[in-house]
Amino acid sequence: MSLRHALLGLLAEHPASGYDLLKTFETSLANVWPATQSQIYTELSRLADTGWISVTAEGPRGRKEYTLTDEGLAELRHWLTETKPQRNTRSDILLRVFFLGVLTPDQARAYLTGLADLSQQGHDDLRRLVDSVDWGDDDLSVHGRIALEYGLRFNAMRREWAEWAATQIR
Amino acid sequence: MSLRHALLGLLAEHPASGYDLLKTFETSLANVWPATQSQIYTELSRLADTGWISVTAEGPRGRKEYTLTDEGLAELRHWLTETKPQRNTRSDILLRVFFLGVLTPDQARAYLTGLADLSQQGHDDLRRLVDSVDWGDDDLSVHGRIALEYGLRFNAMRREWAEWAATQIR
DNA sequence: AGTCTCATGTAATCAGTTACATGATTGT
DNA sequence: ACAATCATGTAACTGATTACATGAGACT
Repeated sequence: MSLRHALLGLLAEHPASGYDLLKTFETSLANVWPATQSQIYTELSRLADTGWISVTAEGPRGRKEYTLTDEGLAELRHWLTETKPQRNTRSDILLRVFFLGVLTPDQARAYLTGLADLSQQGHDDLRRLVDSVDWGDDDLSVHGRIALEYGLRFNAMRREWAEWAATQIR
Repeated sequence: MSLRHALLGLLAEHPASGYDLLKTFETSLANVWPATQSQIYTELSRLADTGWISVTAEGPRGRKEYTLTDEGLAELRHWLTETKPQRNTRSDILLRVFFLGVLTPDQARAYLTGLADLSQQGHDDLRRLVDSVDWGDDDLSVHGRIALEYGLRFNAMRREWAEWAATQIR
């Protein structure tokens, strides 16, 4: 369960409320680990029960500000250094490729060129994002930039692959 | 829910039992859409209830052979052509990158070079697989080969990215 | 006064994993 | 006889999505 650790990671930067964290998930983490509002609030309650975070301030409208505890930071470091990243990479994009044989060659090629377009669009979107952000040399900037670079390379790779794949359909 | 369609797709090739399909998931689909035994059996029952597949033979040891129905094939084609592949790409590998700031630079670099190694290994494994399989020009071969090529390119991309990223940690 | 954003929580449902449970057939 | 493989099913649990429900404070 990585959501737990994503929350710890964000709280390692600075204390935040569930609402703040929700916004972060909607923007910077959306492409890497999407999470819903209900999921975030329930997980925060559980993390507080475990003692990895604690409520350190209460604001207007019932706002609760959570802060990472020492145990929470230790757990975050443990996750980063001691546990293997081994997530199953389910890809429904790739799954479909296996079954293109039930379509006509034209339809199959259309699927692949559609993927190429999608990848190009993804690449363009990220490029715009890279250019619009003012990159400093703080932790968040450095690591955010690294993750974005991954996205750029990934989309470029996938576009080229999809174009090649379209030529393979007889 | 893509498991449903993965099963339809496999049954589009030829009729098969739950056990047969399980083996296919363990081998060729493992990297794209892993599924457990219990999941496959329960989903097959549901698909039969819906009428997208039907039991067309019974063998020893209670073996049931399922065949794709016309409605099932129509549904598979509909899924392939009319629905957007839009799966959330959760990546705990990338998620960790965001939080490398809580580690020492040495630890952070170790994580990234570890990823590079992992990718190299993945690439090698796939290369061996490509070389060991006797590729024909049937549908399954063509599309399986296309999916494998994706894996090769993906791992190569990720290795290069991880090596570059390690140089970015100050 | 009315609308938007901030802010939290819970219930129902779905997809996926782990574990349990059982038994027939084949090969040595 | 015994072990390996074939073969199916169900129960409990976890993680994620969708929907429901409520209300305070800010802005116009």
